[in-house]
Amino acid sequence: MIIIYFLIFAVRFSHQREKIREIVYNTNSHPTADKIFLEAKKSIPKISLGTVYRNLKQLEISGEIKTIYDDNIARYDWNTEPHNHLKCKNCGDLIDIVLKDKSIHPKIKKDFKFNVDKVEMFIIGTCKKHAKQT
Amino acid sequence: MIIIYFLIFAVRFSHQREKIREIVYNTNSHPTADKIFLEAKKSIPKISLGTVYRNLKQLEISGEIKTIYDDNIARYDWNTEPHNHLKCKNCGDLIDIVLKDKSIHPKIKKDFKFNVDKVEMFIIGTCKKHAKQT
DNA sequence: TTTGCTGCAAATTCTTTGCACTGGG
DNA sequence: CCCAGTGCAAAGAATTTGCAGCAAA
Repeated sequence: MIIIYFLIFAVRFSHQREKIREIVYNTNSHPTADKIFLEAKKSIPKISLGTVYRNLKQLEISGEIKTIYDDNIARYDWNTEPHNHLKCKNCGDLIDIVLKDKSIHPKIKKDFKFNVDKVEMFIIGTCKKHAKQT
Repeated sequence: MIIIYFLIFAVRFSHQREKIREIVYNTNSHPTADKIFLEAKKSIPKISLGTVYRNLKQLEISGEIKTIYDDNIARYDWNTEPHNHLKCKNCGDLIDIVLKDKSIHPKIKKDFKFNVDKVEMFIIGTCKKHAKQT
């Protein structure tokens, strides 16, 4: 079974994929595909955007990274653990937070007969750098 | 002042906009621009997609509707009150829910020095129609 | 008459894909 | 040698925009 698995889904080493993984794993700002592309270009000048997208998709399928959607654009996150994001409406920064409170799950199951897998949360407001000084 | 306001932001009546507002206000399924376009076409055959997008944007700015982003596509919601959505991963349906619990706000303010305006939540799981029967 | 709104099509933006070639195993 | 992965460019999908004509007020 394992042999068949590798025969069908053989994944080869590639410098491009390594670089892309490295970029995502060394960035906390949840970069977009374009940001990753521009960064990768610095060391692999001929890399193409198509390659970036293909590898990001593959890394997501293999569970190494996670895609999050900020309004209409995909951003990539090395943190695949369940967590949520604070979004500052002034600077656009996404800040990771972990909310351990799962008290909502049974409530929703009870009220809506809905089985909760995960909660994706964007908490919008102003971060400490951009809070209005009154 | 009020006169100047109207001079600058004069908004005229338009059959197209009325129809679009009517469609959004009579649908609970959070339709996409394309769905609204197809629906509007039934009574205004010459309406264009550009008009639909322009009017949806205008209705959002005037606070009459709200845009929600479901992964990569915009959906439009007549319900502009703070509320959240359950998304069934099987059928893709979005179900409105209102969570009154604001206990998270002071916690985030304290822990992250982040002022919370609103919490946008997608709760992903399976709705009662699509729950696996074990 | 004035100018906001429309239809249409072209343009943009983000993402995916077809294809011939390259390179890892 | 085989075929996964690549660069490139073209195609797609969703959304925006320029423009000339239409139509509210």
